[in-house]
Amino acid sequence: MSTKPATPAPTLFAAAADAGGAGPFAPGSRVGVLLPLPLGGLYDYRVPPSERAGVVAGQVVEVPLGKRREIGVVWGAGTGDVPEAKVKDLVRAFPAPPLPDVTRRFVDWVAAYTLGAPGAVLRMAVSVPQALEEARPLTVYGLRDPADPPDLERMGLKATRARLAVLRAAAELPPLPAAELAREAGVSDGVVRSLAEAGVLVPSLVQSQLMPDRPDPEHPGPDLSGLQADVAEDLRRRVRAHEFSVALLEGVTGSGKTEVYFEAVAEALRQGRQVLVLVPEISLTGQWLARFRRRFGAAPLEWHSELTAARRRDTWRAVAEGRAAVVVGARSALFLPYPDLGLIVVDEEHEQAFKQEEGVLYHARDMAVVRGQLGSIPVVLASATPSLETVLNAEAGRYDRLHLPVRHAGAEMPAMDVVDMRRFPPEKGDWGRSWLAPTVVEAVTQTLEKGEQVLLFLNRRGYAPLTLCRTCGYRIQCPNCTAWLVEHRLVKRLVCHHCGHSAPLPKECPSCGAEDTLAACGPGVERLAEEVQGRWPQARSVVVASDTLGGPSAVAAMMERIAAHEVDLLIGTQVLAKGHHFPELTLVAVVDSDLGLSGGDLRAAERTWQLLTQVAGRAGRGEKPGRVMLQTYQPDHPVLHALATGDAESFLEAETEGRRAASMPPFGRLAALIVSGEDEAAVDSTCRALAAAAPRDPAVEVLGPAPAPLALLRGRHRRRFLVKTPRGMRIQPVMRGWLTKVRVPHSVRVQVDVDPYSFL
DNA sequence: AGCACGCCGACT
DNA sequence: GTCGGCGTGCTC
Repeated sequence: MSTKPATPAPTLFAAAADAGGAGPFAPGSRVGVLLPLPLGGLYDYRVPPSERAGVVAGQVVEVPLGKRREIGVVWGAGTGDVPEAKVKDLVRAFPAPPLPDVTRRFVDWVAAYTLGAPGAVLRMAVSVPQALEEARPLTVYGLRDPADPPDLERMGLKATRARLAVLRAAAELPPLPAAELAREAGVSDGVVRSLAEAGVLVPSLVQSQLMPDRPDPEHPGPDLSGLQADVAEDLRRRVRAHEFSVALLEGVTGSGKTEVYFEAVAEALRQGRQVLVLVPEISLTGQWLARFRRRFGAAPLEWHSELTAARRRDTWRAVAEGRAAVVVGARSALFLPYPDLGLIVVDEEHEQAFKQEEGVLYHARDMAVVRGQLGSIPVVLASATPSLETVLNAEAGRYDRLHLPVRHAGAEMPAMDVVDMRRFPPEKGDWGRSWLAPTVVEAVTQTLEKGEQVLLFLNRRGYAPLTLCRTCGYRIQCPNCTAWLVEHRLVKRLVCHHCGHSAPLPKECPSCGAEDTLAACGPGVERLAEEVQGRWPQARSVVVASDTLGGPSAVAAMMERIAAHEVDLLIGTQVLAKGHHFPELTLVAVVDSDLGLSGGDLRAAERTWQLLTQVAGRAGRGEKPGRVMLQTYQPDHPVLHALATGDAESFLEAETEGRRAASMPPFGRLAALIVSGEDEAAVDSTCRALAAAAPRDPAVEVLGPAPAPLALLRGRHRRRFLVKTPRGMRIQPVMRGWLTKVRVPHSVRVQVDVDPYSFL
């Protein structure tokens, strides 16, 4: 998309503003409340006499809805077109800060752009109802007089070491909850409680709130090179300007992008404003957090789906009350109610993980730019391999391009070899089929002999992606999806990577019943591990894939083991591709460079290029030079050519031309219509109705209906239309107009995906 | 998103 | 004769 926020369709916000400003709305008056439900409009409620001071726009309120009570947000004055008899009193206003104006405008904007229900977007902003209540008071323990520590013996207590440690801690620290005081003193909290019971420690009640350590912009950070310092100064100026701007911060792996944008963060902190750093996957931020702590002497607040309920509540509240200075988070962190956001950084802006593919379909990078414009703040997009969309926005002058060309600390870019698998086919060994070309085997052996680390990269989990019967040719398929089941030999099961369906590995063919005729086809990381153990039994090897590790902490622990060289040979999927720094890793072999190039995906080539560039960047980041070997059956493919020659420019130019010629984004606009349901006949008849009502405008191209690439997903049959409009045309009214013409039965869901990324 | 209303099959 | 399945529609 062009992320210049064109004015979206009229929004609820505009309607509410027309209806009479932001309040306060006195008792007796009607307000329009947006509920975090897919309802489609504002509901009117009366302000009850109990809200003596009235309510203001943005106020979070509790309202009756049918038999239930719901939370909602006052969006503005009531619309007035509901009969008085229907209008109920709202129950109460929550004692939480009202949602900032800019957050409400943002919710409306995103809803209008994505064609999602405003309520569904609002739900992302008020996702933590518990945060709305007054925080319950917390009992903390301290000394009566810190300057005069009590004498335990005189109070009839034995002066044990543990008790003295608690007294010492209590004398030095402000009053703390029992568990925390115990932790500080290095004792169990029973000691603290017994001292409290004896009256040595006195309890007091305080308002519990997360008081995050404030990151310190003046904390001594790493020295920046001349060029890095120049770019950092440019970013600082943007922060000081208090204006909307977008900077593309571009630099190869190891060029110090993070340290440079940290200076922009520091500047926002000096101004006392809040900062949001969006990252594609929070589980990969271990090393990032360590670097942040090194630069600022404190940790940022994290926001992602795996937070505990208590942590979520405290974080939401800390953001809403302006106590959170820096938030690092996944997509949904964009919708937190920052009262004074001064900078947004989108790290690894090219990552596809920023596109939300469920519920409200939005691209967090694009919406970050919109949020920046609505809030008049600078946005920094950082990447070594920026997306084509972003590069073109920069070339068109909408974004400013800042380059960090040099790898710092003298490390060199790795040498790239393309290995033509047609000319150098793998040789069979005792352990079965081989997936590595002889030249690669040799390079791995040499690297291991030098005592350096090797990464075999294969972006495919499990043992084998396909199991087929040698007798009848049957391919074992998922019952719920149009996809093969993937063998996972470690757990002895067949697993669907789309819906999670899993079944024990059968002994006989499910189709013809023949025994012992099932054959595993193709390699996954587990199968590659077999070959590694056969060829290099002495090497310490490990498989690193999202399903072989546990949660984020297990990922971090593994990354540390690797960095400490407790492992010689890594076999990994893309969890290993990103952001980690392994100084001893000097050889990266990409087992199947062609994976990801097939399939008619608009961005397949670009994505493969980005991923392989990213993986290649793992090699030789320390003192020692690195080497990258790319196994491929298509050595002449533009992606491989670009990687081998290092000529990214001409590859991206060719990609750009391809898109321009086909009027594909960003030269045209795309929206997908996904029609899905369990009843295939109902899905198909809805598609026929949609096809009959398709827009007739000659400028609008409508493709479909076609079976979606995963024609069956989680038991739902799926069809897809693709709509293409010229660049200057707004695609939302086209889609909206189309949908209103067709009645969709209850069993069928029609979803609009504006700017689709995944073509699955 | 809930929750009720309502209209057809198998159970006490 | 009731219990209960989930299709349809409403909630200020």
